[in-house]
Amino acid sequence: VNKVLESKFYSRSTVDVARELVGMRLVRNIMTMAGDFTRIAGIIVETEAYEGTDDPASHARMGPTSRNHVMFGPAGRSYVYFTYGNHFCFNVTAKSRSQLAGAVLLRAIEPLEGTEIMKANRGREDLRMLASGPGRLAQALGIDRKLNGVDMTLPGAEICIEANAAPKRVAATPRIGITRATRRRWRFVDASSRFQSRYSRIKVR
DNA sequence: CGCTCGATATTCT
DNA sequence: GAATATCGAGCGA
Repeated sequence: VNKVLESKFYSRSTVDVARELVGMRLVRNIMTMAGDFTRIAGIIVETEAYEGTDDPASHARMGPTSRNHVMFGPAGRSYVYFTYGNHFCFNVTAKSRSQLAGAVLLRAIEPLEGTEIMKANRGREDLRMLASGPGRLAQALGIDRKLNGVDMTLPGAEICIEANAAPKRVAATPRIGITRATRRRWRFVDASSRFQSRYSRIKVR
């Protein structure tokens, strides 16, 4: 049985947590229409770190607001926001004691459990089209505003992350889709995975 | 494979 | 008004 990541794991530098989350297993516990619990899960292959007022690309750069306040709270909570008028993005808060705010955006997973549910949620069959991007990932796992602020360190939480072995090679690149602080290489990917978001394939030589 | 473009709600200036 | 931590379709090579 894999161990659910606890508060201690998330209570460290946002960038360190983002790097180490690559390879871990993201788990969504849902109730089926029949009334029993089942899992949707996959291996995290792509993340990005967003800090607080020191990070010009972060939602938290201007201080706490109604949207971003979870980023300023305890580590290990879900931070879900709506963007581009169409998509939800899913993050987990992560920060050391000295940081004011921080969260890790989960950008892609390799589907492993509950793939039929993911296919239904996405309206697609191809495994590589299920959760290879932050908006796709949220849709595949049935994540919306209702999951904002969930404590992901509690056993049986609606969403949590389980420990798993790290991949061989984690590449660091600039974050995707931002216009500020583009020189910081705070995006982390399993370079050998086939399930990265489509804007982000690393050229492997 | 890669590029461009339109959609669309919320937040920011 | 403008920008946005995006996606999918449509196009050309």
